[in-house]
Amino acid sequence: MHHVATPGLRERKKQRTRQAIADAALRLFAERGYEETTIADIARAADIAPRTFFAYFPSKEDVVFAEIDDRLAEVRAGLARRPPGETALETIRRGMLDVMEALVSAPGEYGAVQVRLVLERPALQARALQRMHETQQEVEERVRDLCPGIDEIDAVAVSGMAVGCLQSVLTHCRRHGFEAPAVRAALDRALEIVERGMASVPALNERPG
Amino acid sequence: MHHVATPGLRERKKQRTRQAIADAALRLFAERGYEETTIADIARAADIAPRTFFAYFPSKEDVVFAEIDDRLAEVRAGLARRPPGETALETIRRGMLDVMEALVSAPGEYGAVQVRLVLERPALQARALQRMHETQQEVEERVRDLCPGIDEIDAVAVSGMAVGCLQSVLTHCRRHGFEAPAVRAALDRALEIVERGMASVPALNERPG
DNA sequence: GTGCATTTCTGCAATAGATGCAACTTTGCA
DNA sequence: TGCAAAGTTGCATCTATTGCAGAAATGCAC
Repeated sequence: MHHVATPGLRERKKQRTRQAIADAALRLFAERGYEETTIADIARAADIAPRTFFAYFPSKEDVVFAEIDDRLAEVRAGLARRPPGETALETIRRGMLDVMEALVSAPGEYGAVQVRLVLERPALQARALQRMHETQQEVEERVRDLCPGIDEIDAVAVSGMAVGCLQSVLTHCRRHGFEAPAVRAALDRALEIVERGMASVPALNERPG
Repeated sequence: MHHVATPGLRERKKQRTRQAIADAALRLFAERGYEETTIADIARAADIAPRTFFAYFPSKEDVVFAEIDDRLAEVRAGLARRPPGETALETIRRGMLDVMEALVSAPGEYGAVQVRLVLERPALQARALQRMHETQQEVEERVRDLCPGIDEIDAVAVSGMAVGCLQSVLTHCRRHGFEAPAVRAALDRALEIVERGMASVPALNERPG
């Protein structure tokens, strides 16, 4: 029960391979396009057997989200640590902003490629939406944790509202090529509207005892 | 330019075939499961050639949404007709309720099957989310139409909020086996929260001149 | 009714993603 | 050093999906 301190050589090698696959894949996607790149191509570029690809990613589509998934995992961990005395509403706002930061800042070498692919391929867009939906589920759980006894539907509505708003604003910004600062400004404005709605749910605004 | 009055024999036959394929597919999905049913099976049951399947549906996944897509098309048409003097906010509320009705009332012979499949297969869930996203885009356009000059981000945020809320509440209700009346009650409650947020956007609440 | 133009349907072949399986290698640890 | 667990690989297979070209059906004009 001590995996954090020493990830272990095996684990580190695995991470490196995962990274190598993702890098090779994204590079090829950028060069020749998504459908034009086969699993075999990626495997060759990453120096693994084609069969091994599926030991690291469940599907070709998932490799596009490798980096994003890592970042979201960090956000998730951070969301679990709530400063004492924070209201649920504040925790949600912080979560929204963290997710946004994870998605728009320091996009890594292939950030632009990922965004373009997701905007252009419906299948990839669907996978991205699915990830947002998972995020919504987690926000919903967090809201339940923070506000024991909150009305069932209120928790669902509030998290759906917040994540739905985040998702539509982000998509809009990307589709119109907003830079990071403009995205932040847009989300600030959007959050104001969302919070007006959340203000009407008393349970969200109570200071924890 | 007159397709409404007389759909034409050809067109009607096409609709019947489409229906036959969808029925056969859903029946098989219910009987043996989704992955266990191949395109060849569906074609055999619908008495068409396997190749013809793809003339009617772009993919196996889409056949699950055949009925839902038809209903959403109707809603879309209805949404275009706005009673004079209605505010944008009212139009949106009406749209939300219409979409919900389309999705929960009179689900047809295989409604339960469709819901179960979507809840259980991640790939199908992704496609469902994609449809919701399309709906959001349309709501966004409608908002722009109804409120010329509305702030760009406001329009995006409001539509994303509303559709995101609808989507999460619907999913929650289905996952917990709510009956239609309970779903309506839940969405009413959720809409109240959303509307509190929308109330803070002046452009939405102006009566059209 | 006949003939033509258009649309639809079908069969064939090929591609590529995904999965199960079993053998083979590498790694972690005693 | 040697064993057990974990990771890789090759192979076979299945199935969705697409392009293509010919066959068949349909709508319309004459």
